[in-house]
Amino acid sequence: MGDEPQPRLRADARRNRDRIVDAAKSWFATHGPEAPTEEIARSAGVAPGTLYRHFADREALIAAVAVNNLDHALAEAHAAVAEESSAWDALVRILRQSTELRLSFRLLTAYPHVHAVLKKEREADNSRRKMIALLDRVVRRAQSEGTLRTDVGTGDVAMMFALLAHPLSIEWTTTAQLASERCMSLLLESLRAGEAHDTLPGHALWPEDITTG
Amino acid sequence: MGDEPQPRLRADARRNRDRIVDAAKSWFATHGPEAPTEEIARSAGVAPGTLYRHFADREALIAAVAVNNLDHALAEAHAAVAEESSAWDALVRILRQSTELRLSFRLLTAYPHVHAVLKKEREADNSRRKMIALLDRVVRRAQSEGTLRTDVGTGDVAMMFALLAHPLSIEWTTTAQLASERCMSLLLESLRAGEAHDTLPGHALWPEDITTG
Amino acid sequence: MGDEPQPRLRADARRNRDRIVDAAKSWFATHGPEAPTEEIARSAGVAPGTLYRHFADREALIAAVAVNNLDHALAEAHAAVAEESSAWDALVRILRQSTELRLSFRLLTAYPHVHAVLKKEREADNSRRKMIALLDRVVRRAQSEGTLRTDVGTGDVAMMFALLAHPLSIEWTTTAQLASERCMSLLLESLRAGEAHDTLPGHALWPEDITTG
Amino acid sequence: MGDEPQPRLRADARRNRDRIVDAAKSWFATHGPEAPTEEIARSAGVAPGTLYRHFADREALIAAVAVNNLDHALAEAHAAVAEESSAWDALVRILRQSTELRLSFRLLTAYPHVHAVLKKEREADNSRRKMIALLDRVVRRAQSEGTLRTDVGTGDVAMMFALLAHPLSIEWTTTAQLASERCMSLLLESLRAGEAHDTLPGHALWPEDITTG
DNA sequence: GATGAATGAGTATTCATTCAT
DNA sequence: GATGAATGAATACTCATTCAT
Repeated sequence: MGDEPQPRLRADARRNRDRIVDAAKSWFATHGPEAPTEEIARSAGVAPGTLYRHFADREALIAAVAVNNLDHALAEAHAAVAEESSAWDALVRILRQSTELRLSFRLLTAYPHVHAVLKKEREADNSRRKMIALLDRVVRRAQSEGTLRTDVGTGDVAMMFALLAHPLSIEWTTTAQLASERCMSLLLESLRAGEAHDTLPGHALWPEDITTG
Repeated sequence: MGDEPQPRLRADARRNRDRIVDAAKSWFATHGPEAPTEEIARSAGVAPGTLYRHFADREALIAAVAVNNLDHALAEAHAAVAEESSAWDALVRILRQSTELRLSFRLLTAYPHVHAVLKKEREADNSRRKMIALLDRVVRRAQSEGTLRTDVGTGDVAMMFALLAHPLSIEWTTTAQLASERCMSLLLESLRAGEAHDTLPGHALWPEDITTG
Repeated sequence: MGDEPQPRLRADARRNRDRIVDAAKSWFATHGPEAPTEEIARSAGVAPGTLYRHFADREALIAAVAVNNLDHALAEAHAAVAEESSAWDALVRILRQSTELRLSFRLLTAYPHVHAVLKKEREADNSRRKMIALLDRVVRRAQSEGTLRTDVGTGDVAMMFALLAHPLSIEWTTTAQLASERCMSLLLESLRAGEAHDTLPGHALWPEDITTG
Repeated sequence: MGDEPQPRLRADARRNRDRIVDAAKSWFATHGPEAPTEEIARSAGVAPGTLYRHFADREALIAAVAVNNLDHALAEAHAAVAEESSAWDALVRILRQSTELRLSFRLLTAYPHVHAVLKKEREADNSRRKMIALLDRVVRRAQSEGTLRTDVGTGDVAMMFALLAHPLSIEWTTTAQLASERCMSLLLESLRAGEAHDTLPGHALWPEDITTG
């Protein structure tokens, strides 16, 4: 969905390109946007030159990963809209599930420069606009439904979403997982029209839950 | 307040150390934890050698900055508790005002390693424990007051706090500022015991508010 | 005229080979002998692999260009001899007009290695010998005519020629053009038979003095 | 003479800088301006980082070498003027002896870009202007003396000089040496005032004709 | 203690050349 | 034969850290 470069690539080249993007995605996710290109190439099983045949420089690679993420997220979001019975449920699912989108946000955040890059590449900019447009539709529909408070806008929702796009400071344990879900629930609750508190998942977290030693 | 290295330093050395920590703090805040040591030294008005006389390596410097931040945050938090009339207000003030504390979180997040470092240095670990203990007291008191929902714990509060410790992805404009404040308000609201929505600051943000082009 | 590789080439292969040599010639002329092979291939409208099917490596390509130049220069020189009424006029025309020959010299100068390469390929060496022989005839004839000073030899003439084979350091403006022509005139004048010549150091240089093998 | 960077350097740093320039000079002379910086550093007996501490990039190094050459040439030229009894003899000596100056010309020729670089650095530009001014004085004085033909200008002399700034295409044997000297003699002879000169094309070239700014 | 020059390992990127399609 | 993707060695440049002055 908007992921291919203009001229068709030979099948093997296409496969390499995809493997590079995948490798980059996971290195960026775990080591940040400065992850060594050589490692990325090695993970993709190609020589460094091959990486550079496909992407002019690090920035181009980052943009490609961001676009790829955005496209996947967009697909997920479309599915959510199609399959969920209410706009609110779609919104919840979009926010809860889009791991890919979160990485996009992280990259954009870390490389403010990339923002500009994305806008220049028509394809990338398209994906971005589509994502925003879709979110906007869902938000407005949820407000019509009366499930989303009406004093927030799509921008507010996107912003809150961006908050969750960061890795949490504690290691990736079951507790961290739980913490993350509880945060998400609290955030969603604050967006909900009406009063009553939902039940939060798991149990309240106290100091002893977040301190290892 | 727990900031000094064991042996007393000559006055000028002490001053250098402080200037380095200050310089590092602002470079880390603006350029992230990979900011070049040479630039930090230059900003502090010292030669690189001097920086390394005081701090064995980048990690030591990060730890020092984190401790320093924590100490300042602790002081602010104490003031909040002393001066605000309710635990809730104290909590709000702590969460809203502690820029220093947010930076600490960011550093810890980016350098998970530092976590361990901090725990090893008795002094640093002390500050950390004190901060957690204070927050814990405020949280429990706010729950007794009936102002904080009782299905969340200190760990949840800290976690939400951590979310706000990241820079937002859009540039530092008035809108970004507003977005940030609205997020904070929503977060606080989700922690609040009881129903009614507060009025959010400013106006709802829509796509056109967060898109430049 | 001595330009074809031993076995006959298919017509399209032949055309490719020629286009590559032409492209290389102009890249070498404008960007020097280190011009990227990929660019040369692109200019020739072929893929890099095709370039390498015709020429084993950069050196082979340079040799081919040098030979090609030499052949063209030889043709020009023959025409000059045939059409000019005196040996002196022929010499002047040869020196003034042979842009191709100048490039040959430049390449040989930059890649002393190529010298050896040229001598090994019978065909290339033939062209070289023919060029020298022709020049030698013209020089001796001009001296018989009494138009060329007799204390210089073919080697001296070739050497002065080599001097003009380099691009001038100032940009390619009208002035540069003029400067270049004035130099040429001065050089020719110094070769002219006439009164009151200084004694030149050493002895006249003849072909055997500048040819190793 | 205009060779030192603004602030005084520590003695050892100064020595390193000089050794780097010397090493670069000889690598550039023998391998052209693309000679690997690492080799240059090794020849100078320093690590690559040291080279880059002194010179921001290859271009800066080239500029430094060019300036250094120019300064040496300037000194030689001053000596020639002071010690020779006629302007003509001074001119001959300047042209014959300035090996350093020839290298400068070669670098400028190969890196047209460097021209611009040189003009930006005040010090470099000064040296260049001084050299031209000195040559101009000698030329005009030689013409007053009646030893230099009056239909040539300083620009023409500089241009002819530039011709000799290139390495000759044959290896560095005794014959090559001789060839080179004979060329020089012929060139000088063509500049000599005397009878029966041909008319040169255009007009004499003076400094203002070959200087852009 | 402070200085700032030197070090050298680390990394991005280029490009001649090879090889699978 | 042609193609153009892949290779990987070569090389410039950076920056954390060490050390002579």
